[in-house]
Amino acid sequence: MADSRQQKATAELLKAFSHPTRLSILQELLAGPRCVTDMEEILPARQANISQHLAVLRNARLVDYAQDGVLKCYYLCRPRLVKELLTLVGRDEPMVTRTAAEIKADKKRMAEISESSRSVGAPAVASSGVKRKSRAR
Amino acid sequence: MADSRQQKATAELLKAFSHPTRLSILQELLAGPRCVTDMEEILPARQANISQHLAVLRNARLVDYAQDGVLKCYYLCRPRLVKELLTLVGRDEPMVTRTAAEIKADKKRMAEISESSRSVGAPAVASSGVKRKSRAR
DNA sequence: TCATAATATTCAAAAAATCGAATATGTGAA
DNA sequence: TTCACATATTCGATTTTTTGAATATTATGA
Repeated sequence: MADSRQQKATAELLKAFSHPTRLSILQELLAGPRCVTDMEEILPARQANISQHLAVLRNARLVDYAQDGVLKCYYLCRPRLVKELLTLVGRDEPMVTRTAAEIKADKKRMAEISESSRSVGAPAVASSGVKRKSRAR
Repeated sequence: MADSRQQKATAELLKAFSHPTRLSILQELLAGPRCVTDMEEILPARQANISQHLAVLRNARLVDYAQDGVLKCYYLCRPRLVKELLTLVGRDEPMVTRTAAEIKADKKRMAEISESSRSVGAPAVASSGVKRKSRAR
């Protein structure tokens, strides 16, 4: 299924993360609640702009706030998500390189597996090496 | 130091993820190498567009390809990153709500901690409740 | 060499994101 | 009330992203 609705929703969530200023805000909130003034002291952005980014984060349901007098104390709605996401993209995985030969062997292996376990799991491989119009090499 | 260079790089990486079509491509590649024709069969997008999105993913160093005859077999450069990121955003965390009272208590607690452990860790909290210009309530 | 299939690139238009400036809203203090 | 501060919203300009159409490129088999 891998719903396209789901992909759209996920893309929107990730888009909320995809801006340096918003990342900084999230990082900051990871340390605890902050009001907008706190953020203005730290971020190289004007008040209006920070407010705009906070609106984006609110729409994505990544942050919410509690009113405290004149201040609005922002906090993370889903701290774990934010923490783990930032951790994940922070550490970088060594990159993999694969040769054509490796891939061919891999595909063959996959094909054999899906052949032996007909219509059981591994649907993602079903279209591979099967429906090739012309040559599949 | 929470470098702003770092934030920019991270934002760019996440931006590569932030499109439904690209998410679908990554999801597909998670199951194994695929050539562009494979993807055309699955995705609701034209060849040129898929190629364009693949270019974005290549620039982000999320995918690379190995030439196999006429075909280009795309694969994930950093499969773990992709897998974990997609898993993470897939499962959704129950959302947290905090009251102003809670936050106030929290801030006070944080302030006390940073006070007792002067200049030891917890730098993220240093600016909180300290440098408020006027009223901090 | 030529034809063809697979894929990439270029270009222009449309849509979306970003930002600063100005202005509005809301809250507590006087 | 009125004022001042904290924050949000609106608007218009600029930049970036996205897309289809057309075209280019490359590898292979004939």
